[in-house]
Amino acid sequence: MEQLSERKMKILQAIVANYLETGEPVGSRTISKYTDLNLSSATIRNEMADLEESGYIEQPHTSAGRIPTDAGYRVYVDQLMQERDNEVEEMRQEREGLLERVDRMEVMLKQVAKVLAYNTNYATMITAPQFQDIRVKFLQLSMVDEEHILAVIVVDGNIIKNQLITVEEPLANDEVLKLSILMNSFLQGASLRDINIEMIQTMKVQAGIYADVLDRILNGVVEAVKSADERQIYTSGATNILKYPEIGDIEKTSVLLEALEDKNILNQLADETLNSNEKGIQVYIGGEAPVQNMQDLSVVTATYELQEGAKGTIGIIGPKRMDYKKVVKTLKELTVELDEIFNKKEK
Amino acid sequence: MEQLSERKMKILQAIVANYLETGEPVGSRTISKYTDLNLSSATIRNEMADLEESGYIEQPHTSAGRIPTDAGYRVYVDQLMQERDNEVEEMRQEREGLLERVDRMEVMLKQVAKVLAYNTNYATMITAPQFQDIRVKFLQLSMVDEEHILAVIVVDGNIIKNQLITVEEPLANDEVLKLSILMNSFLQGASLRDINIEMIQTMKVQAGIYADVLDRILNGVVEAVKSADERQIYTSGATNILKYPEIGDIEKTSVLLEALEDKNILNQLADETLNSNEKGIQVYIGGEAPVQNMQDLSVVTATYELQEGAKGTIGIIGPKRMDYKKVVKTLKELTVELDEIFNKKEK
DNA sequence: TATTAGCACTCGAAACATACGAGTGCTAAC
DNA sequence: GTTAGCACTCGTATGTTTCGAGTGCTAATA
Repeated sequence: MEQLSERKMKILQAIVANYLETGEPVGSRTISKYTDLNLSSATIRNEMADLEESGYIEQPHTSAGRIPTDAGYRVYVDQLMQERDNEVEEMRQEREGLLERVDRMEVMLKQVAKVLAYNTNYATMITAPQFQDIRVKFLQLSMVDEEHILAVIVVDGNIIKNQLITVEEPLANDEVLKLSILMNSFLQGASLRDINIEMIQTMKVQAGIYADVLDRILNGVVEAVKSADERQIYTSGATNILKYPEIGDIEKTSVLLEALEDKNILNQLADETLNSNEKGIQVYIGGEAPVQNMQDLSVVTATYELQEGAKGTIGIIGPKRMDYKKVVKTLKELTVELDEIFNKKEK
Repeated sequence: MEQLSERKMKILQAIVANYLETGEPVGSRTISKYTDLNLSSATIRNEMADLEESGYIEQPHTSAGRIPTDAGYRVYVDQLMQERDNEVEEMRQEREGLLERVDRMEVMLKQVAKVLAYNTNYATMITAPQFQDIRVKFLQLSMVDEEHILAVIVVDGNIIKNQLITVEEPLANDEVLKLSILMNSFLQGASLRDINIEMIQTMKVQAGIYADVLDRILNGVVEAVKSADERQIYTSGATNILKYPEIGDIEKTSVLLEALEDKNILNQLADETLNSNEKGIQVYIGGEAPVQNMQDLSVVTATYELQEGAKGTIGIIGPKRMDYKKVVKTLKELTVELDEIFNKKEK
């Protein structure tokens, strides 16, 4: 796709912008009036024919106006992003140490997804911030009753996991304390990778007759780390896509809604976003999306990052005819805000 | 609505059954062949006219077959339930102490919702088992680092909550232990109602200079109990309702899907189910549903109960033309199974 | 008296026909 | 290079016709 003349560019932008607004194919006359180019519709028609040949726009059928192709949207979005990059974003909202309790964060993220969906009228997803390589911070054991040991495991990001372990006979308090000290000395600061067979052996030997209990607690630790590693995804506003009639038949809609309900697909999307080299906002138009079933939609994703390196994703999913400008702006502001919220507590 | 003759009853049953299958209005000729009554279509027509007058069936338009009204479905379902009640249910599956960790239970309930939705092709919801009056079982404090006290609170149902409290200066280990013992002596076995201002005063006096810390821990306790009291609702298969074209226009569908996304509405539904005197399965047909926005759907709910008295709800939401027979059967089996799974651990 | 056969009638759905108009591409003039 | 003008296209909206499933009613039948 060759370089476009400035005039063609302007026309293309106008077509996309107009189509975003109305959802109807846009005709030459409309553009003639819409832009400040002062060109007649006939001239526009000629240019449009060129743009069509270059693959940026297309006609749904002869004698209809033009609509943008994926490539057309792409040009529009790229330009948009360039402009946006120059702007400086501000942060406003103030919140308090929401990371303190994991379920608090959960509530907040759900809320963010909901508000975002409501404000944009698109479907939204958000993932909880996640560490690359999660380490154990702290571990504590205590007898709850005669039969149960409670293991509390704190990992990176102050995520706290509990594990209840059933034992045949009660352990004395100081035994539990000893075990706790032993395990902490080995495990503090360790990631899953660090906990190898050798370390386990050594611990077991030192634990003596409690090797068995230790083993089961270790399982708890592994599970705690794993579950901290499990990506939490929250979605909202899936039904918003029903508002865009161009999605077409029920059949297609159904597939899309199912895709939104399917965490696996969203997971892929988050992976893709996090792994891509691009930082910040990414826009996937139609077939560009890295996942199946979203060919008829566009996805705009953003990455936010905690100071300690934990990353999360926000995504907005809507029709190709999406108000990219607004969405990109909103996401930029939001990521900044999230960074702020999460990092506040850590300072 | 007067008592129906046996023949009318049979015809009504046949109409409903047939309509459930096909989703099309059913005509007199169909019934004439469908039943073993050996009646001509003309006779059926007469009976149908009566049934229509009595309000059990209706015509979508002149010269169409009949479809059941809510009342018609009701007769069908009531009869169905009578039959079902006589049957004995069996339990099959075996699982292990899944209540041990709350998030395990979460995973399981989500899974149940998903499987149920997949198998029935309707939308499903399930709430986690909940205690009526939650009591504190156990409370534990420990210094995580110089600035943070970790409070672990275990409440009824082995639900474990953590609370991280920031303190200006570190407390010595034995101070923490003392505080822990003090609070446990007051709080063990206490429900929110028991923790009154007097008790708090007494505790504070005994806590001396740590009254402030104690106060903040108490907040954590309250939150823990409250969050254990918060009903968790999981849904799945909302998109299934798109499969039933009789729901009609996008507009209506949209409202329904939004209702399913709206936890408040589902909460009401769960409340209604749990509070009703009826035990076991309940069927709400169309307007009978205790919540708004579900006039065009039917809801079948079931209550399951843990030995300790915690109760949860399962709901299946689908078109009025639902395969009630299958749904009721499935739910019965499932509640028995859930009772089994949850209670196993407690024995 | 209850049942049934027969028939005229209704009305929605599907198939077909027509009209309208937005928008195009092309040509010729500016 | 730009524009005015015009014939042409084709999807949508609207109107018309046909078809048939199903009804209600009446009169004949068991």
